[in-house]
Amino acid sequence: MSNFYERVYENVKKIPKGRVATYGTIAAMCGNPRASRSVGAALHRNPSPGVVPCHRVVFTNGTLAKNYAFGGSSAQKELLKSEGISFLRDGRVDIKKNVWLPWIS
DNA sequence: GGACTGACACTGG
DNA sequence: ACCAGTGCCAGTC
Repeated sequence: MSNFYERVYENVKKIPKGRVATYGTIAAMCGNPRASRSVGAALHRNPSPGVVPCHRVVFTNGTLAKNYAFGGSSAQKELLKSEGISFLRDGRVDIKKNVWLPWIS
């Protein structure tokens, strides 16, 4: 059951389109800002395709997960670009402009 | 109940 | 600005 994981999925679902959130943020929403690791594990375990936009979850530095469960960071990057997310020349997300703050939304 | 693992985050060099 | 090491949490074996 893992109530914690379900909570993570719910939080990720709340991420608005065209915006990204960091693992730390999701963990904070879940109640444990330090559980960022468990958040990533949850997404990799049960991505719930079409239900949980796991592609909107990125690192605090704007980098993408190399082991993305769907098609690698490449697919994730494309998805984000489709949502209108700005990318830097380095290939990482412009976290500075696209990061979503739940308490601000 | 104990130990290992993982899509992270932070600090230091 | 980049790489390496350490800490945290929850889950699974």
